Amino acid sequence: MKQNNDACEIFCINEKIVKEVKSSMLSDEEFFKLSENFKIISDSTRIKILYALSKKELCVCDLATILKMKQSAISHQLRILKDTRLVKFRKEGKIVYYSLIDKHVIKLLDMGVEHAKE
Amino acid sequence: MKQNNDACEIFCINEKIVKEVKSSMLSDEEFFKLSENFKIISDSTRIKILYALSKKELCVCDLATILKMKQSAISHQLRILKDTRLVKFRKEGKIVYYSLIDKHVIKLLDMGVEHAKE
DNA sequence: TGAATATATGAGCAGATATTCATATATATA
DNA sequence: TATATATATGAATATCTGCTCATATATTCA
Repeated sequence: MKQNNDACEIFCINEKIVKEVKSSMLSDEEFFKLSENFKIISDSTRIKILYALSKKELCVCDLATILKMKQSAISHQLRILKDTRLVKFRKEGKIVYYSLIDKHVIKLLDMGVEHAKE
Repeated sequence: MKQNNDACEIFCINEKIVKEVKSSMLSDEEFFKLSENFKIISDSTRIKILYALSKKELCVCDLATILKMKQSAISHQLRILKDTRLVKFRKEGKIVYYSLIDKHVIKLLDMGVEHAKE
């Protein structure tokens, strides 16, 4: 089958349907952003952190204890969650307490849990 | 900070809260499955395929045309979507038509889109 | 000021993943 | 049967990602 580097040049295409579906697609940028958002909750460590924080504000070492993981691993993931504005923090002395900003994400997680049950 | 390989041994832990949150966590296996599910929709190619198929049943080369990607790339991703039971297919001669099994996943995608708009 | 604690972060590594290329398989048709 | 088409798939590669280790930073307290 001949194809160039940019697109496919195959001959079985149903042009009408392709055109129709193409016009209803979102932009590449929108799809990319969407995938980036889901990427955040596609790692079980991050899901655990978000889930734990949905119950209570927690410091880094509490999270490390709950997840049975090293402090630095937790810190690295918290940075990602902070950068994507899913969590916020407040400092109390040398202890840093993290909490959820975005409860929307918990809805998504819950939907995933429901889905898994089916 | 001293830590062993299995867990953290730091001293700032709020035992009561840790115990409380710990008991409300899901199992590691559940978190893992959850992350696996979100992993499927954390790739923009797969999201595009699912989105396109939510509009209409499509063959592989139509998908390749719509996404402007090579046929083999689409086939590889379709296999993943097939293995995770998100899509099904029917053959009509040498053409293979794919369609959605799981409309639930589209709800998740839509929630993501809504979220992005906020 | 010095020591201890709590967290953050850079470098490096190991494992995962998406795409491409080449090719195999399956079907239709001349 | 031979050829062309449609799809599937294995291997190779490049990129990404999460964790660990070591260390830096910040804060508290003696």
